[in-house]
Amino acid sequence: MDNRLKKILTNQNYKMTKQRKAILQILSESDTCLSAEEIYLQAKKLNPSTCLTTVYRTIELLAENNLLNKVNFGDNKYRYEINSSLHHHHIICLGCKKMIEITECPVSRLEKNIKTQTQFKITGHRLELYGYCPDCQQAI
Amino acid sequence: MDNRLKKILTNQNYKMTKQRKAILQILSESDTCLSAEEIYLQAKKLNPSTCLTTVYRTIELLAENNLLNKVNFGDNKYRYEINSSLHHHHIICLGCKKMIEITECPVSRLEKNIKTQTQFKITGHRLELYGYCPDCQQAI
DNA sequence: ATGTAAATGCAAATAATTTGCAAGTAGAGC
DNA sequence: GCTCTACTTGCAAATTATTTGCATTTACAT
Repeated sequence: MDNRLKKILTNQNYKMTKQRKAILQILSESDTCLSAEEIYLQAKKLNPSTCLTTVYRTIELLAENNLLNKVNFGDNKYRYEINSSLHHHHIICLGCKKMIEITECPVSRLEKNIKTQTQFKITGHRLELYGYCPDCQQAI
Repeated sequence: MDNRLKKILTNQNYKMTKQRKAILQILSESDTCLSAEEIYLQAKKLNPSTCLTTVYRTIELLAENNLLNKVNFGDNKYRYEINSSLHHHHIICLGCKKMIEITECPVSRLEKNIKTQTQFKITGHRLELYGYCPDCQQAI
């Protein structure tokens, strides 16, 4: 991942700074998606000079290069997750916001049908399941 | 739709005001999803006294009662659409933001598998296709 | 027609994200 | 290793969507 970004950075005359490294490490090691604020707080531990603005700018850089997804739960902010190169979806716990990857994808046949029906040029899709994880089911 | 809301309002001691009527009419007649600002501008034509605050409060009321969906395209604002009672998904044009309903849904078998694998209690899902509509394909 | 709880409009508050700018730094070339 | 320069950063201030407090208005049950 670090390498994927490094390659992209050098190709475009960008620099691998301490801040970018820290932010990237936080994102890579997280198994949930994180808000900008959360990334900021954790990255600051690795590199105290990291500021929130830089977090936002790094997020933008990663997103532009398709290395990061913006996820929205409807609570007026985004969360971000490293975009593994494999196509996948998520199941999201409405209690604790935990996300688990789903590798199975049932969409391709649908896409074919819809393409025929609508004449859209289809470029992608998003599929998320919602529910409660075993832990949060007990808490209810 | 008007009726669905009216029933809900009376059951809960809420009132059917001119503003709510106007906002509801705009939402019902729209075939895309609208931002709060767009709803506000259009509702003002039907009832000039309508203000943006009331739009937000009505949106909240509708959403709480499951009559409205909040949709997010990643551009830092929500768009809203009346929630038809039938389960469906959307294909969204990345050019003009037009949305078309899709009634076919390939998710149920996946849900069964994932439920077994993760022990989640699954409460719902969201599926959206992205692409370019015939008009926007030409414009590119 | 009246009383009252619910709804409204306005202005101000909040919260996430973005921007302008002066100062700092990575890394290519020597 | 040193220098140069374009790219980055941190800070503070701006912007944008959404929410809230409050005095006033209004729907509707009686």
